Amino acid sequence: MEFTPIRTKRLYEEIVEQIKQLITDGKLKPGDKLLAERELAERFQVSRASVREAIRTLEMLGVIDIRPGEGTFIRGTEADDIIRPLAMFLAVERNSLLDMFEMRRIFETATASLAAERATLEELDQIEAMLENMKERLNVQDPEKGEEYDAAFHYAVAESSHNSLLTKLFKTVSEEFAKANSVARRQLYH
Amino acid sequence: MEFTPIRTKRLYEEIVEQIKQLITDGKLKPGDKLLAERELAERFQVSRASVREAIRTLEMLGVIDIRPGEGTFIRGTEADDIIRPLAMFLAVERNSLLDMFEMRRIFETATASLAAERATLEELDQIEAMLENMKERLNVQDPEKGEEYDAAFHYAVAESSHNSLLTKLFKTVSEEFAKANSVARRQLYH
DNA sequence: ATAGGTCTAGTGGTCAGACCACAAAAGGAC
DNA sequence: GTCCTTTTGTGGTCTGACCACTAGACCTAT
Repeated sequence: MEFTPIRTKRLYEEIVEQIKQLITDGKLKPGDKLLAERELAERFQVSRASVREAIRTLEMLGVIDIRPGEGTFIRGTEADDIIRPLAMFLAVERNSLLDMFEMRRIFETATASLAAERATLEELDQIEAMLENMKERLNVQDPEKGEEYDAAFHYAVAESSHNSLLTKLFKTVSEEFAKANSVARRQLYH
Repeated sequence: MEFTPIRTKRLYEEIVEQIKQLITDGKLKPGDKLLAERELAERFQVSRASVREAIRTLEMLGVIDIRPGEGTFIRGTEADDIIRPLAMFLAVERNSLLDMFEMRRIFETATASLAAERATLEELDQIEAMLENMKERLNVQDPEKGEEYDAAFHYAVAESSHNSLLTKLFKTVSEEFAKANSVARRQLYH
């Protein structure tokens, strides 16, 4: 026999669901102001605490922007840090450096390949300039700076892929890898 | 002159930070039970509401597992849905179908390439069997079922890449793409 | 007229204390 | 021992309150 585990939905989940729906339905557009917490509580017929937990969730998802004293607003896709949840995940679960390294290489290859097809002339010029820059600095012995330039170069390539989702993921994974890597290196010295 | 905008940290952020630290430091291991909400509130010298908002955040990140009546527990990397935040993000922001499509293809290629190197004999057998299965069903006219088998096949390949992080990301993107795609198709009919 | 101050309403952030439903452990009856 | 009841601990929710901050209206002295 097959039984499905029962999981009673918590109130805040229901609220998150409804608000998400309003956004996907286009009834709430980026920049719009969400109703005040007290107002929402009344509409949903729940306590303010529940509304706040829902809002916390939406904030984590990068869906809304909370400005104390003003209100909460629907956020557009623009914000670079919208994939923060993934970043946090990676920050906590840095068990497998190798996995992350692989991921980064995959993204690197993918973005480069797309960029090769789509980069504008300006972008190409810029990338070329950065490459020159790197070569010059290469002579100087400064591994820290070197990594910085390297990252900047790869980001520029990623941007040229003209796929914002891909770019964001790449950046996130790259940054977290860099962090995890430097931590690992430091532990190695001890 | 350069001024940096001031953003006072909210209490719950501080709490999230500290708990995350405990986990990365290994002082809290998967399966461990977190202190009760009331207990945490007392230790942190904050109200239970703040603790709860922090816990909501950690839950979103898939870092903890909440079992009402029992307690909250540190979750291991195992859980497949740990990247739920990303999934939710994709669910809300399904503007660019093309971007998602590209992402999926990239993952497909990447996982396949890794799988080619690392798949065990058993896995290869299994993949082959699934391929046979697909061919047979191909004659029957059932697009819905077809997609299912297709997805299963790709997942099997992804698993064989032996990179859990990559596999999870692939699955997440795939599923969300499928959803967004079917929605788009339905809208097309109207 | 205008720059600067003051006041007021609205909003998120936080708190304290309470009750409920559920799960696990402890205790008791047989 | 086994089974049932009770107790205890836990997350889920509610209420009502206060604070800090923002924006806008209003006011005032130059």
